[in-house]
Amino acid sequence: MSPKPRANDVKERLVEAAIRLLDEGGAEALQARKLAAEVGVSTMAVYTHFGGMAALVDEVARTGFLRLSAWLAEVGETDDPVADIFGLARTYRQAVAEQPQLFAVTFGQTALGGKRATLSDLTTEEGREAAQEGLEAFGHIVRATERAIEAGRFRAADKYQAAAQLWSALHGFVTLEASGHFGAGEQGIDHILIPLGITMAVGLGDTVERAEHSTEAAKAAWRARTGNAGQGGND
Amino acid sequence: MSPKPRANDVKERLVEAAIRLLDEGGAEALQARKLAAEVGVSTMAVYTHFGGMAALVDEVARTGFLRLSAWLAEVGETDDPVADIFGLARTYRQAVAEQPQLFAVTFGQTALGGKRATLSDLTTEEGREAAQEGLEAFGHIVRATERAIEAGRFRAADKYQAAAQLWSALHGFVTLEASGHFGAGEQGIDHILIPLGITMAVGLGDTVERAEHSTEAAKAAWRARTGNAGQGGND
DNA sequence: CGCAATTTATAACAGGGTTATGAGATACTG
DNA sequence: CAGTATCTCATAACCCTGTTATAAATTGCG
Repeated sequence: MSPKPRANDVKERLVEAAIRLLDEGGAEALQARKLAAEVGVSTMAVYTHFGGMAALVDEVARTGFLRLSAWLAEVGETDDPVADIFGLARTYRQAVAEQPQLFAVTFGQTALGGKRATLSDLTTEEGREAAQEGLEAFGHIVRATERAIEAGRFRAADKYQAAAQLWSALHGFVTLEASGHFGAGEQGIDHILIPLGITMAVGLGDTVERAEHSTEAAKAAWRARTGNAGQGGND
Repeated sequence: MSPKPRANDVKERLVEAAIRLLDEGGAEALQARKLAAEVGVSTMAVYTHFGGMAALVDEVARTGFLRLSAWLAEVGETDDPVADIFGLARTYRQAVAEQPQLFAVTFGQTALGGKRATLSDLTTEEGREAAQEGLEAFGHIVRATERAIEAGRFRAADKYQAAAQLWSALHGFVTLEASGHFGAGEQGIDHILIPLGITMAVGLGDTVERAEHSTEAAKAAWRARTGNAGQGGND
């Protein structure tokens, strides 16, 4: 009933190789033949394990979401929920900055046209334990937002709506920055992302002073987590 | 020296047909052979006029930006700059909602990986008359932001930085909504976009009362410009 | 050990972008 | 007005990439 011949992990290696090809050569390097050669199998492996390139790319996109969620999970919680939100933002941005090709697929699949897990249930009614892949990342933002409301930093409001606002602002910044707007390097963080974070926090009920303080706390925590400068070191 | 044989507008018709195919059949319908058949020419036309499909797709992406700019230009200015910003937001969102496939290309080309006109000069220093395609749309937001600052609605600050924040929030919302998060139809506007607009305005210095008032003004102006309901009617 | 099920390599197929090639059409030149 | 350069375009082929038969190889189980 369950012969399961090879104990080889060809399926996983295909996804890993796909992400590698993606990072190195961009979307056009993600080809069945190159992929097979990279793993050392024939192109048939793509079809026995996934059914086609489309499904494999879907799996790559899903992997991107999972990695993002995993990174966000590492941020952890402090007694300053607003600083935690800023920490999530920096992490979200860092993930995309480090693997732009991967997240181009991850967001490109779901963005504009593709239909994925709708978040409508979450934003319109209560939680719904619909923790589908992509929503896990959103869940981290929701929980931090909830704590900010409980701490009196944000005006009492629907946590899902507030979190969706924060997610929109963050996702928009990250997307536009990755497009090359906002300039290269880290300047977008200081010039746009941090002011945007303060704007959002204040708009949601925080005071300017406390929001700015949380900004500094987040920056310090970031430096502690990563090496020293504001640079890399996530993986 | 300049024979210019055919006065035909094959080049323009190719772009128009490409957008039509895109809207009707999605990205995978955008093929050289289908395109040629649609226009009534051979595939060679793609190469004599563009050099290849890639350049044609670039032109399609550029056309999307131009249309977006044209729509934003129609919003006009009132004595309530914050309401004007909300009007720009509704228009930006409406454009993407009506032609998701087109703007998937427009943003997809520039988003995450592609390198286009960098906006860094605008946000880091002064204006720079670098009004490249994609930046025209941003220019509308900058001008409205400038008026909001002059009117005392927004705290005095760098208008480019403030506008970039607004653009991030707006672009993020539109992108995520188009992905299917935030639910279908118009509910995302009331549940997320309008609260997000108030959050941003308040965070930038406006009062809650005035921001909410501008929200209503923008909604009324929107109903006046479009038919009656919150639905279609842009093109 | 046989038998069923699965994986895999080989090779061919199909459909897309792209590229010679030459004919047709236009505007400048003499 | 004839000639010519130049551009446009249709045909047909080419190449690359995803995909699909087909059969061999491998594994688990009775």
